[in-house]
Amino acid sequence: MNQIDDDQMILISQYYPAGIYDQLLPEQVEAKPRRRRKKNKGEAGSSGMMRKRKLSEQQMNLLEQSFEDEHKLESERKDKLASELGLDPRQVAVWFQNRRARWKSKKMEEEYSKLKTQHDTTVVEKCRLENEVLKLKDQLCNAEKEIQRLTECFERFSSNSPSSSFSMEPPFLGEFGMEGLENAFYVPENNYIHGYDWVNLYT
DNA sequence: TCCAATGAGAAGTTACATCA
DNA sequence: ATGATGTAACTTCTCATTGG
Repeated sequence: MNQIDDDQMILISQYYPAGIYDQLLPEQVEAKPRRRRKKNKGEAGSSGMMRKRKLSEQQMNLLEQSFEDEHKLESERKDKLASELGLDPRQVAVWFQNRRARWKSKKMEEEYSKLKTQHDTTVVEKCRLENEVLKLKDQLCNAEKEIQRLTECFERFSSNSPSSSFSMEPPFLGEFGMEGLENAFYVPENNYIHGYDWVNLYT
């Protein structure tokens, strides 16, 4: 695989004067500019320079079927396929390499689109939750204002009252002649009552 | 155990065929 | 004619295996 064939030698010799290439160290060889492949036009049939040709539908079907069975191609299977298809084993190997590359790229695309859908759904849900948090904060703010208002109201009232034993505990209701209304102040857990509804509890 | 040779595969590139 | 697209064939690199 890593041998340098005649065509490559010709190309290399175009970049390096005679004898120089032989003296180069491996790392120097690696640093050479990327070689351009020779054009094929008009050279069909010459060894190693077969003109590119499309595979027949039958060849394609058999290759596809074989790829479905197994993406990897062992040496024996490659030779068998090649003789069945009337192709060079090298062509079969190349076809499998390219097919694997196409398969992988398609898989990646599918995976990307799946992740993108998941991401989009998550972003929408995040927005919804952020909105809900804003609404709840707003409700909390109103509730606090209402509590503040009622507290002030109550303090004004108590400062005018002659009794000094006033307390915020439910029993104080007795002092307003509201015995038995304790349950009216019961607020179920996790059940918010809007500010003005508090007012209704007193009326 | 080391090392060079070899083969296979992945990734990236090039060139050709085909089609709009 | 020409630009876009698909794909066969290629290059380069890496890794595993094998034999001396």
